[in-house]
Amino acid sequence: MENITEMLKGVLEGCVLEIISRGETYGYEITQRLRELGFTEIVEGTVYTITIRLEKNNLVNIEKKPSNMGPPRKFYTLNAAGQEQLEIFWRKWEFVSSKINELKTIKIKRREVK
Amino acid sequence: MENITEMLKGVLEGCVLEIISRGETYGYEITQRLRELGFTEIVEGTVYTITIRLEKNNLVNIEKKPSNMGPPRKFYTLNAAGQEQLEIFWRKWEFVSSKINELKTIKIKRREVK
DNA sequence: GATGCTATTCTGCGTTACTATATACCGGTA
DNA sequence: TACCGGTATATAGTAACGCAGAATAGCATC
Repeated sequence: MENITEMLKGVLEGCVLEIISRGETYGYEITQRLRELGFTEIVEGTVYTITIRLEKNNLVNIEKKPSNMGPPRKFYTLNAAGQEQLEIFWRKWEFVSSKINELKTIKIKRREVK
Repeated sequence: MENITEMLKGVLEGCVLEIISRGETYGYEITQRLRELGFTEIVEGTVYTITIRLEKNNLVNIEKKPSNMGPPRKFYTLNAAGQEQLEIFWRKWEFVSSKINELKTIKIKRREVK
């Protein structure tokens, strides 16, 4: 899918929160999950800027663990604030996406009338 | 709805394209349509930056008409490029929103299993 | 020791929506 | 006349976000 960058603004962070909420995970793995989801163009750098932001905003707990696959991993889990932020995200998504779909539906209706 | 600014990035322009596609309209009226849709916080300035961008990218035709309600209005209609851009927007929206909803659905499934 | 995968970090960039303000036309009204 | 509110456009500056690109590092395998 061509250049969906702008449309991901404001939702990618929510996706990362959601993925972390499933159980502790780290940046590289989150990137892979997002690619599996279909956002195949996502690169590590993008995810790391998000996780660093989550750290800054105190939405996650962090634990560093060694790995036998490479350098140590930084595992993230959601704290209470992160959980709340995730719920807010889904509420916003419900609101915005329903409005956009309404606009789209009305469009179809109008076209049927034509 | 509290602070949906970031989530509107990349979709607001598409909404404006869609509204224009219904028939010629002008900035102030577009703002009102968006407010009616539910995006009540949208102000004129936001819409004007979008319409000016549409002009710059040659996606619209422009016609200035006098009004007896105030200063002259700049009426916009979509040209072929604008129509195409609108279709691209809806394709992107379908893609992104379906992926996000998939993530959400899986979430619910997992919770049911618990 | 070279290559490749895993894994994190950082800097700078471009795009976008928003804020705030200015300008202007018109009608009503005090 | 002067003022105000609604209609209407414009624009400079700001903040936030996702992304590109590069550097660094650990481990396995050849």
